[in-house]
Amino acid sequence: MENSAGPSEVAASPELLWGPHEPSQRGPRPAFTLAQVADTAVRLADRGGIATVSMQRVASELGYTKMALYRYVPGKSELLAIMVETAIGPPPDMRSVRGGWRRRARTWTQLMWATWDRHPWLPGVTTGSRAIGPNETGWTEAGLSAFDATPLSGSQRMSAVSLLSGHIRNTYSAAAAGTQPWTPAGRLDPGLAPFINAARDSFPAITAALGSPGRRTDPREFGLRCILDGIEQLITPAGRPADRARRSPAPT
Amino acid sequence: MENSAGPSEVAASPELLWGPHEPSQRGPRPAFTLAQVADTAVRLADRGGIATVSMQRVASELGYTKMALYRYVPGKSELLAIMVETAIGPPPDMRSVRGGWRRRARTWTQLMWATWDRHPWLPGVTTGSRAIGPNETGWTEAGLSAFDATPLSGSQRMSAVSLLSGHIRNTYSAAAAGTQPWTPAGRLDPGLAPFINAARDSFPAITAALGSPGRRTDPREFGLRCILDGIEQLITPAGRPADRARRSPAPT
DNA sequence: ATACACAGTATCCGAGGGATACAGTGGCTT
DNA sequence: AAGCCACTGTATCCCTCGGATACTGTGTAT
Repeated sequence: MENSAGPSEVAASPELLWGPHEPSQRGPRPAFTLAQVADTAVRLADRGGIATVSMQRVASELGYTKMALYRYVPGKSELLAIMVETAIGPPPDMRSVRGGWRRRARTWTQLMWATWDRHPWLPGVTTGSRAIGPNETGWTEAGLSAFDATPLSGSQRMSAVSLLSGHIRNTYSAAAAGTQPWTPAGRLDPGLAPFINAARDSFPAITAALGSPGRRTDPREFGLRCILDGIEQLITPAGRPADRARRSPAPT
Repeated sequence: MENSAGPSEVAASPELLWGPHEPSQRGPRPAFTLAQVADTAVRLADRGGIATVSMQRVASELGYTKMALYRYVPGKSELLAIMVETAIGPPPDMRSVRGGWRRRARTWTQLMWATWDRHPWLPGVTTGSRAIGPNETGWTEAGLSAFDATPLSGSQRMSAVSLLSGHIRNTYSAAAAGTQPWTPAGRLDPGLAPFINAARDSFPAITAALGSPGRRTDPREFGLRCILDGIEQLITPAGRPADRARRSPAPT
């Protein structure tokens, strides 16, 4: 009803995202701008899902014909790439975030959640090989900088940022649905419930987990907490302060 | 070049996945089976990417017309749903995996990685609201069962499984590309490199991380390790054995 | 023998992305 | 001032896609 990626992948060339677009001199003035195209497309996607974004629709929303768009954008892939850049927006300034690496990483994650929640079509479109723009790169930069004062190696920092941003992708509202047979609220998916219940004997662990009492755990927070705890193990090998030297047989 | 989800979402009805398909009695014999349709479609997707899977293509691969497929499958959404079920395959029997929760969870994750690696189109297709079949549910069941002997609550177990399977989705080869401006091998994306280098001053942390020496960290293993370590904090509050009581001010 | 449920097919439709050829526009050169 | 021509938006065409509908053939139950 609301998801899906366009039929062609977002394998756009990066020029459009990164290059300085000098306005051409000769010839008639363009009727609109690349930014307007992007904004329009993003608005459409936010409202009706990514599937409602077609060249036709975007163009007529702007009041022009489909083919006029191709003067601004080489193709659909590039349009999607620019939509992503636009939706993501400029990265936050992490220098204004006080506190240690943990607080900074957490803040960064929450800022990113807030952005992505506004554009539920993002995860479906940011899979697979594609061109990444300066905004998105800026977010990565900001994420990496959270680990600045940390003993982690460059490679580890990159992995940590990938891990966190992956968690964000996986737990924004719409994408989370459809990945597990239960809803984010921890109940069986309504459509699946009759079938799973009918085969209840084959799924004892699911049945038990759903029926178990206890406080609801927010999957987002649970995941973030686990990840941060895990990273902390690498920074201060055990517990809070370094009260243990180094686990001798590192668990696999 | 190889990614994308079909234009329509996978919002199929679960009947086809779960129901027992009794063969019809009257009438001519079907020329092939639902399983053959699924296999053919999966083969196509494995080879040329999900974009090459069309009713036309699948049908002609089987040697029949496009419309014949609609006798087996209500529509494209359902075809995709069945493809997922088929590609995922039956879940592993976790009873044969010895060891504690950690070893079991790790084994489950690795088995899932092996499966998903064979079908790089899976992540792009399993986003958003959709019907989940018995195989996929079985994998979830298997994952949950890894935490059987654990003090985790049902809600926590579900979150843990979501976290792990999310990590798998995010780190299978093809999906990982396109999510960060670097490759899984830890080098700048070739297409992006000139642009990022040109703006090197704006990305000090990225530049530093990429240029830093030190052993390569496998992002998959890094993430898995962090997640398992994080979960371990919940099971045995600090370090390996319970040599600490409970962190008093739990870090946020 | 006949009815009828079910198989595969032929044909048609609208929407999508995109190529190509064209006409209007307006600054730059002469 | 005249004209070139780069660049604008448009009109038209093509192919592929998912799907609806109406049809013909098939084989089992009555």
